[in-house]
Amino acid sequence: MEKIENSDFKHIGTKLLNWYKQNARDLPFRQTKDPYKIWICEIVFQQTRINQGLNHYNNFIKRFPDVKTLANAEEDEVLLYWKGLGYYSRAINIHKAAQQIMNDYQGTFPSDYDEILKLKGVGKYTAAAVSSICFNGKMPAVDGNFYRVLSRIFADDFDSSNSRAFNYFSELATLVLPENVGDFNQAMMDLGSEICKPRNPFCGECPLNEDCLAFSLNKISEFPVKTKTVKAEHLGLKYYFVHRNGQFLIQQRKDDFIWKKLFEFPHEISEELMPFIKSAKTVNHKLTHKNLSIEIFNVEVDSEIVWTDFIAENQYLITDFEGSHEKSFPKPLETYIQNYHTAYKIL
DNA sequence: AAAGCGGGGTC
DNA sequence: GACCCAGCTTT
Repeated sequence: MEKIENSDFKHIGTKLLNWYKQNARDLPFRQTKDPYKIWICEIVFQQTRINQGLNHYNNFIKRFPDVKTLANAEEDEVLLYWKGLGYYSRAINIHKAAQQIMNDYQGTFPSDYDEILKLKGVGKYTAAAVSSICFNGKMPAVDGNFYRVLSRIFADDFDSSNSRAFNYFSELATLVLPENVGDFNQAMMDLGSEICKPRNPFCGECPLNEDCLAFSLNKISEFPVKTKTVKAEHLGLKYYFVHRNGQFLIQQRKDDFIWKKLFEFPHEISEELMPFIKSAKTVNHKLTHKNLSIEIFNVEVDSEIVWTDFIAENQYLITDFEGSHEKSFPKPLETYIQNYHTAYKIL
């Protein structure tokens, strides 16, 4: 950073704020400073594009409009509203944090950055975002947009996959930070989303193009630098769709590994059930870090005694497709077995 | 410091 | 197929 030591870059922040006044996206959480709603939206949209999470956010706020409602809800229902969104620790943590606010802060959302940071599932980015947007806090909310925009403006090749990148770009952000940090943080998100996109950015329309070193060097595509990438490994899973008379068996996942605490079919069956396997189908499903191939067996139990014995020996939930809609299944099951009748067609 | 965790859009 | 997204927690 020595090349920029004695320079003043505050005009960049001012320009960005002026652009934001005219070009801010019209989003449901832009019309409030309720820290609860801002907090929820920050969690929902972690690693998630606006269009992808908008319905989840709206449904979540409608069902859980305030901290108390969320804190008093059952965890299963919170997960039900989170299903399909991914990163399910967020739902579990958001629920615990609501109870933290009830117990430790008498139900009043903490206003201080350091206090907000103590909430489950809240890291430095989210604490900065909530405190700046709702309470005039002064911390930059450094996210992927900050990495990209700042690395381009300063043609800075600091590795954004380095674990020190957050601190590094936080310092870089302070060089351009205006007085209104809350609007600045949101402006950076909008600029990063609408103009300074990862690929093929609209530099001609960018309010900062005169200040952007990478643009003037015609090296936009070289920033940000990121050296480490995640490689997906293959994993095979087996599920048994065990059913009789319109009912089938499910169980809840653990809170380790993928799909934390969501519901699913049994992974295994007893020897007695093997003869009732009528068919099987393999479904491929890609996660960021895993390539799953899921083998789903159709187990149509024609014997009342075998059905009863199997249930007695295991801790499965008996449900039907109507009831299954009240459970948070991982997406593959909902995608490929949406109701009892299509299940027969597929399997 | 590095690994693990989802689902979907974009090119 | 590779990359990226309003990141955080665990190891």
